[in-house]
Amino acid sequence: MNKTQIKLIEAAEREFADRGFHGASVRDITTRAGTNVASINYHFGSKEELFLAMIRHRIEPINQERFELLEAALQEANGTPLEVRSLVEILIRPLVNSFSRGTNRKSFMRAMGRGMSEETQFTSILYKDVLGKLIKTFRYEFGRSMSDHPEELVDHCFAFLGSSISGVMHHRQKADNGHMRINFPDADHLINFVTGGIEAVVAATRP
Amino acid sequence: MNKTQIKLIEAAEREFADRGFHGASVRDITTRAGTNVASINYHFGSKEELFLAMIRHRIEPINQERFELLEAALQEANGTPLEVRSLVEILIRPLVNSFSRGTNRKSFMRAMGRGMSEETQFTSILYKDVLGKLIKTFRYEFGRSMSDHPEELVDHCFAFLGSSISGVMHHRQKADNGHMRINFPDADHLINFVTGGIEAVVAATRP
DNA sequence: AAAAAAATCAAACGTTTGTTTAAAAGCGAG
DNA sequence: CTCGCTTTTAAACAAACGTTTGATTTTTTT
Repeated sequence: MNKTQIKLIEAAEREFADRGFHGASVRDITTRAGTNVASINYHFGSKEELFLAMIRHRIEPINQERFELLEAALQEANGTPLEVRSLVEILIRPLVNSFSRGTNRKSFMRAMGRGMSEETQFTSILYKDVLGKLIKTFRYEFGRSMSDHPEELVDHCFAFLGSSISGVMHHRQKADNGHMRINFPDADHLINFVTGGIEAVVAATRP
Repeated sequence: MNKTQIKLIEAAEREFADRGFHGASVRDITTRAGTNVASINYHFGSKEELFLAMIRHRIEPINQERFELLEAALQEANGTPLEVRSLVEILIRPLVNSFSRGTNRKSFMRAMGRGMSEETQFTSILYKDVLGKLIKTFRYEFGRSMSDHPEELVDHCFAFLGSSISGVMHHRQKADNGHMRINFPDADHLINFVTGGIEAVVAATRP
């Protein structure tokens, strides 16, 4: 990955974060990157592939860390299912930690959050290509952790986890609407929220 | 509001839900509505104002119900702060209940969820114009309910509630990505999740 | 029934979109 | 220095965008 490609990806993060996928034009991106208009198509093939490359570039190290942590936890558990809290923690902590590493990681988060809820076309590509294995694996472990509950309830809880994560990714950096002033939350708060929420849902179904 | 305007709003719900604000063109919308291309500008002024009109048309009855429920609950509480669960319930139940009323309410939900995370320009208009009073009021009551906790923690919890709601609004109707199969959750599950989550966050801060 | 107002229509408006082209410039290796 | 390859560049591309126009039809008012 050469210098121009890096510049394009970093500019793309900012522009996609600020304007969304459709809202950011290739000219916006190349102007910010200081490159020619044609550079996106030359180096990545299309605007869409630039977006995907950007996502992969940032998310793959995070996902690798997640898989490593899961592996280690499963090893230690020695065959018994993990706690829900452990799974939640493994999914959230590497993500939130990456906020504080690097300058515009928050832009990337927002760009990914927006892009994934905005575009239907490559959302499915992304699921298959980048997130599919992660989702499948953790959904499976969730099923083991909640094995005495109906699959539908597991799905709901897993979905709640998903929206909480994507909710964090959507948040703006600055308090810009005058009503909600939000900083990126501590990983601990988010983990407590999701875990406590799931436990409450589970507790309510068996009276 | 005449017949053409209704047709346009309903078509807009579907198109904005499927393609997002920028992704759906005025020609997509008017074709689906069976009207002329110029009808959007004639009746609403612009594509953007059509979007806002669509949001208002659906969200205002919901918000009115929320305010009425809050009023009633405050009356009954007689000056004492409400439980967090009550506030969560008042915000969530009218929204989720509206899913089952009318044919394409789910499209509206998704359209609003997408539009609000996609567009920055009228997101702020929407906050000021449609959601501002609601957010302000419930944030204030949240503060009363959690009065022995720092404001920052209240903000975080309020934000968690917000992302959970907007997470529900983002969900697709069909299981379309092969990994996550999500139906719109019961109001009860969502309420339990958010309330339990907030309680867990609060509990963790005082050991 | 005539006049006034409102709504619809096909057509065209000027921009902006993502992408392509073909020539120019940069560059490492022999 | 030159060759072969990669990269950058300015220009142009067709297509799609939101919007406007002016004539025509429909509806309402008098």
